[in-house]
Amino acid sequence: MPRPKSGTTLHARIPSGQTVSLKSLAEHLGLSQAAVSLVINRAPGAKSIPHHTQELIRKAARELNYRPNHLARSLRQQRSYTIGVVVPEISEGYAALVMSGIEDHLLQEGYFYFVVSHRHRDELIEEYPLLLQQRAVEGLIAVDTAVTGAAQVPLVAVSGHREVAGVTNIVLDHARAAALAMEHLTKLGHRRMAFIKGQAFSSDTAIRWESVRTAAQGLGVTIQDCLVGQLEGESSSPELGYQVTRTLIASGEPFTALFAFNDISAIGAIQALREAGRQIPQDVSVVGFDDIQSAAFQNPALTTVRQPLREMGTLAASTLLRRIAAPPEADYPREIVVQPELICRASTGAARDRS
Amino acid sequence: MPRPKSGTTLHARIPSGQTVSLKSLAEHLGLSQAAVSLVINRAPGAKSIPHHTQELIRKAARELNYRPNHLARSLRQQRSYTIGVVVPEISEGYAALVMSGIEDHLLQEGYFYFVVSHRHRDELIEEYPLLLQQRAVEGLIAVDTAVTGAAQVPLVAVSGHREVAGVTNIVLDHARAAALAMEHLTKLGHRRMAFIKGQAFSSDTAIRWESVRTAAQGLGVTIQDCLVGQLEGESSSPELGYQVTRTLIASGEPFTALFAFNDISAIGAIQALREAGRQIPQDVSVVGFDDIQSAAFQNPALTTVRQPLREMGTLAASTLLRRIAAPPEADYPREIVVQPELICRASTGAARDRS
DNA sequence: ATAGCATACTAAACCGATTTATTGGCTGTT
DNA sequence: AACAGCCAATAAATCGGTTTAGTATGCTAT
Repeated sequence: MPRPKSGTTLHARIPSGQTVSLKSLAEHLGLSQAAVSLVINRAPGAKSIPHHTQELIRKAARELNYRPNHLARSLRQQRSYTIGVVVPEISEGYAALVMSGIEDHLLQEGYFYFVVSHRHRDELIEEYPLLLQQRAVEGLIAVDTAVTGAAQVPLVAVSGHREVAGVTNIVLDHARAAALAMEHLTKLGHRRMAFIKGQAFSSDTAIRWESVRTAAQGLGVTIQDCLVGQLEGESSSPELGYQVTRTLIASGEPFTALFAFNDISAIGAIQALREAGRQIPQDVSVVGFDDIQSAAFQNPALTTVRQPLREMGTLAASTLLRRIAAPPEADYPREIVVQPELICRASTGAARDRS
Repeated sequence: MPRPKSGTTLHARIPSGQTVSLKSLAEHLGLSQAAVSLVINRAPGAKSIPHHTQELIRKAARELNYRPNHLARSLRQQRSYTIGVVVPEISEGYAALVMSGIEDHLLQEGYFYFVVSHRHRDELIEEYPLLLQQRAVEGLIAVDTAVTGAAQVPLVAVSGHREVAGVTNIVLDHARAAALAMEHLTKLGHRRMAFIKGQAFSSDTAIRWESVRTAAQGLGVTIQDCLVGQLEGESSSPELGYQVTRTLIASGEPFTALFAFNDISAIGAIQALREAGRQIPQDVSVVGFDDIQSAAFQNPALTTVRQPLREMGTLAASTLLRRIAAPPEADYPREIVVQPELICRASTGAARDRS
């Protein structure tokens, strides 16, 4: 790391612990704050200031290591270059991947962001967007969260699924996602399938299940009620899928394939199936959802419907910034649909003759 | 969600899109900003204001839905109630777990935080702390990042391992962690062990490897150079561990146990071993590190050295807030050590007779 | 009558920038 | 000489709060 060049007369005077303000910098230069500000921001008003003086100002700013106070600037400009991100939890998998996409785009564009996680508590889902707006965020991104009230700022929801005024929804093409998985399984000869639905609080749960039912109907597959389980509980551990699958097995109803709500629950399901003496994929084929990083490294590697989570994050960020730049009354997209992809790995195989 | 009670005369006047400022609220009440501010903040100076007036002020604030601008308040008070968190990447596993611990404590205490990820790029590691300080953070937490310059604000490093003035390090007891794993393996009869070291940029790499060597020496185990691999590459996918393990196998040197740098690489290693026809744990025992959520749901379930990552996050946050509250010249802890725990699962077993 | 004191507030400075309107000096033109 | 026009900057308002010092009023005690 380069240390500041010493030997200048300026350097000796710097009380290193002090922060230099515009005022002190201007005083040091014998100029007004206005002049210094104009030059440093390369504002149009700096046109009238001669090159020579500009250089002097910039040199001093560099040497005194002047850094404008962002709070003051934000207050005056009514521009904070900050956005708020609301997630259910900072977990492995889903939210982390979306966030990393969001971050990628935002920091590139000079924005910073606050993260808050509500852990599915309604009062927090209501309160955090308000707190964030108090902190002058210019926009909000809600991940897998059903936002309640309209915000004063642009809002982009990733997998929000609510038609709310002022909200842009970024959603997966769930019909296609369900079709991809179901066609894959039926082509392999599966007819008796079990399903794991998502938790009631997850905003994808309803639409995805609807899509699965539609796809099943289209393929002439009938869904048995006793082969439909639902994840329950706040945590995002495979444990939930494990428990649900045990009850599915306990129902006694035979099945040769299982379509889980997500990879995490699929991993738990495989564990349960294995404990019950079923081999994957010889006895039961398992399909996950999301394609989280460890899906590929399960044993057997998990066949799954890939959701482009990172891309959904960057898409959310870029859409939000575009909306922020646009005039408030401008039109904006209500929905942006992204496409899933079936990733065939080793957890699915041809259905065996019914035993 | 309760809508604001209508029917009040006030309500009708509210232009719902407008934000109410202290000024407009004061005008509305026919009082000075000072009075309103004092009452709303329950400041000591409000003592002289009669109860009756206080109620009036609070009522109006509620009805007009007044929310103080946090920027303005921060600027004046020189208190932002904001901290900055620097992580290598928002990945699954490590950083996400630490962050969730940090968030837990911070939000409870009324602090918000910015997250930035530097992806191991040196210029970003240098620049982000400065940018965060420009944004008036009151403190910094660096996760698995070797901070370069001292900051103007308190700084807590999780797994930082650098003695830097002004920095509190939160570190695992690596000596004990290594001993736990090595004793476990030697008790199972393993002598010929392979190792996967961390990437050069990870701040845990050096100390952990040193600890392993010390532990090995203490147990009379000799480490073969050709059985020591090192993760390479930025990504945090199991792929890295997979590649390293293939070269370890290719060396031809026999081994009955493998101690990986983390769970992610252990998962990749298992994949590689399996492809080479080695069964886990019959042929090779594998020990991971961290105990990420999916470790328990590997097949076989992964034996691993648990790092209390979430707790390290909350500990970092609480330590930081304590340092922020203390006078700047106060003493502060240089290092806080947390204890690992060996989680025995199914990926380790007794060593077979040497083939 | 008036000093002393509590009550109920308010005026104004302040935080650290940005930004608009203005100024004083100088040159060149009619 | 008067005026315009440019140059090189500056004064002052502003963002939206917090906070200190102060003031006007009424009441009590001497």
